[in-house]
Amino acid sequence: MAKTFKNMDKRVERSKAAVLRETYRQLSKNGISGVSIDVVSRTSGVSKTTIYRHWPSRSALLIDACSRLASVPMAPDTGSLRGDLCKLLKELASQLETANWSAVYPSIIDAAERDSEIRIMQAALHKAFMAPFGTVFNLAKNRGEIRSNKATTALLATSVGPLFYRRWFSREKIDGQFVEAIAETIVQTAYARSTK
Amino acid sequence: MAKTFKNMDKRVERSKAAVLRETYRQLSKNGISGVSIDVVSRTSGVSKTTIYRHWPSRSALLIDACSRLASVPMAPDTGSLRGDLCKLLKELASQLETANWSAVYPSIIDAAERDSEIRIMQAALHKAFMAPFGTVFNLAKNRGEIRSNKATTALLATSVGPLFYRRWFSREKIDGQFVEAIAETIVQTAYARSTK
Amino acid sequence: MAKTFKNMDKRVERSKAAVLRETYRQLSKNGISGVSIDVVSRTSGVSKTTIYRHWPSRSALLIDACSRLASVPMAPDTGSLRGDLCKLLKELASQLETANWSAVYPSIIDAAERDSEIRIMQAALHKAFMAPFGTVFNLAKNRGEIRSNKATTALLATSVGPLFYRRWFSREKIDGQFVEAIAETIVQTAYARSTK
Amino acid sequence: MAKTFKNMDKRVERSKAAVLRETYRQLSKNGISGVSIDVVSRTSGVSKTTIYRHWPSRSALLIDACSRLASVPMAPDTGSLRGDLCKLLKELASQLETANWSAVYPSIIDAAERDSEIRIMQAALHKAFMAPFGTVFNLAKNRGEIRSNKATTALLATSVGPLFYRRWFSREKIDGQFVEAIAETIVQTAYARSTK
DNA sequence: TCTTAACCGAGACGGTACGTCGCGTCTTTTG
DNA sequence: CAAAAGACGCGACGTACCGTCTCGGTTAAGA
Repeated sequence: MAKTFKNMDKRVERSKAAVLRETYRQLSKNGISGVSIDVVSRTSGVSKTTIYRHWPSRSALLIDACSRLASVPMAPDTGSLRGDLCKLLKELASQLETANWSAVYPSIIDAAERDSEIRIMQAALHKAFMAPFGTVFNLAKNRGEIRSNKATTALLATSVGPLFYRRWFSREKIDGQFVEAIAETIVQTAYARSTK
Repeated sequence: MAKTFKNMDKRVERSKAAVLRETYRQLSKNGISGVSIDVVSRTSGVSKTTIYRHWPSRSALLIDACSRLASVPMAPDTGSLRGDLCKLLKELASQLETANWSAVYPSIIDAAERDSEIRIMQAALHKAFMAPFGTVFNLAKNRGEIRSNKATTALLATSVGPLFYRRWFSREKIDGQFVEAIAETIVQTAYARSTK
Repeated sequence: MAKTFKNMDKRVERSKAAVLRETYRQLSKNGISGVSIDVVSRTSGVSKTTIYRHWPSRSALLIDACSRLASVPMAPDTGSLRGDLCKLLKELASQLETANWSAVYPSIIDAAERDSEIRIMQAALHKAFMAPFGTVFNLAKNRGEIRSNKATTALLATSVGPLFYRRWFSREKIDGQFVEAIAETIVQTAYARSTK
Repeated sequence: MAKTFKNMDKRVERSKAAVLRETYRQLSKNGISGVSIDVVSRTSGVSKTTIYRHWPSRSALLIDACSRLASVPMAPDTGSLRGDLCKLLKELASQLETANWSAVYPSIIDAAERDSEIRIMQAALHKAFMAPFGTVFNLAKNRGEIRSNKATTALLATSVGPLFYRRWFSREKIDGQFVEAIAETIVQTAYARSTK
């Protein structure tokens, strides 16, 4: 197998970094469709040729840049499901309001609708974002706050769905009271005897 | 004064219809960013000049075409909140799975993020989509199934949020059981004494 | 055969006048290629349909408007060929410097190069412009200042050619001295025994 | 620094040549206003983008193409002013009749009337065209055939003005006799004592 | 140390799309 | 029935971005 191994040229790294930085900047500001390879090239000082040398297509670069959007919060451990959920959901609400990925996410969702590679990336991104909720639900299950036959995926959908809905669909404010009501609902549901 | 009444050239209607039809077609297939005026012109047989005569900008045409996406279901009246919700949510779930607006909606959300006119259109579209839920909640309130101090907007977010989440964010199947669980949760929450 | 005859509607005259006025205005300012039917229509308040009813083509309108450019000076009669020529040429020089047709004339010449109708119009225009020179040369011939075998067309070419040359080709100033030198040359040539 | 020397892509020359060739062709046939970038692009096989990469504007391309119109004759040296002039003027007369620039020149004059860059180009073109006359007049001055106080610019105007006049203004034939008469006139004038 | 291969920037190139303008034809309604 | 209003198809304008390409120059590795 001869050479290979660790021949990552410093120049390569520098170019890639510059391109990703600039792509990320444009992405945050204008969404996926607002990223232009020509502009990235001009602004980053890395030539288009080089960009296409490192990423096979615009999509590939975008995927790479999007992956850096995730800033996953730590899973809290307040001792109760209600406490944990409140904390997590408030953190999420705050990010939905301020984080730059919040304005970009719909463009990813949209692209994912038609591009399978982006779909995979979005799935990964989503999984990372939702991981803390998984942790919190598992803790709660161990504490017996969630009936063992309840699916946590349903609880997750019921927890974050309403927040996403308000951020992107109804464009309503997400206040503390709303978050607490959601948390309360989840706690009730989690412990309730199954309807059926 | 002047103008008035019935001087609508037949050609205008024909052109507008042809353009909207073709725009809608492209929109359904490729999303907002996949609509090209040149292609619409070529395919519809209506010249670009004429298109821009009827719509001041690409956005305006898109908005017009998007507005035709809505196929709002009738509000059911089964006699109970649970029944109504189940019906509505199942209808929604089915549309999310099959209707062509389902693949396009994220692109509208995305465009709305940066274009205020599209934002307005999206708000109108959203309002129309959600109207049946409003009706159902009002009926339930009259029946006393919802405590009078409960905000129906919160109930709405909790109802449809989880479905939207599964369709566009987690990309999970939305089965009957899930929908029923949601409905059950809403019914419980609606009648529950406020947490505070 | 009924009505017809002399039913020149007042409106027709008003429309034609308004169109010609506006066309002339644009013509003077921007030359032939700077006249736009759409703009004439908008500015004159006469609809395009009406314009095309009265003139079969853009060219026709242009020709009509160009014909109004001519402001032919009276033929002087100072009693001598030199005096008459000086007067005429100075008048011409002054018009070349200031009259608005001076900036437009090349566009007519150019159009004439490719459009036979415009060529005819230009010929007429030219003939009108040059008429006073014909008169002056005839007077001189009667006075015996021009040998009878001399062609006045050659004298004309030698008289005005140099002025045109300076106005449009070399773009030099045309001063009194130059004009007088030309006049002197013509006088000499007119009376000289033929070279042959 | 950097860049330097000889990194001329072969494609550049090929594109430029093809574009200029086609532009020149259209120019000769239809005059300045008859040149369309889209058509040049289609016919030459060079994309519009590339054309605008090499010339900042339609005007610039036109100027470039026009500059290739000049086919300046050598200055003759027959030993006498009359001989030289006859030769030059006959050559000019022949070109006015047949050369393709003859049909295009008015459109340049016209454009120059309103576009300063084209004005500069026209001045250069004119200077090149007239250069042989300058040479001939200088020779004659050295031979004493032109009085030293005579301005050669006036002689030039009187020489070529009448020919231009006949070609573009009166559209008369320019025959040998006419040319000889002009030459004779110039010779006389050049040697004559100043009028003043 | 010196090649030599990989890397790089600059930018040419052909496409496709944008939104605007002018032309000359056509249709409809008003005075 | 002329006029006004303006829809319509056509084709040109100049710009932006895409992804591919050619061209020389630079840099880092290994022989």
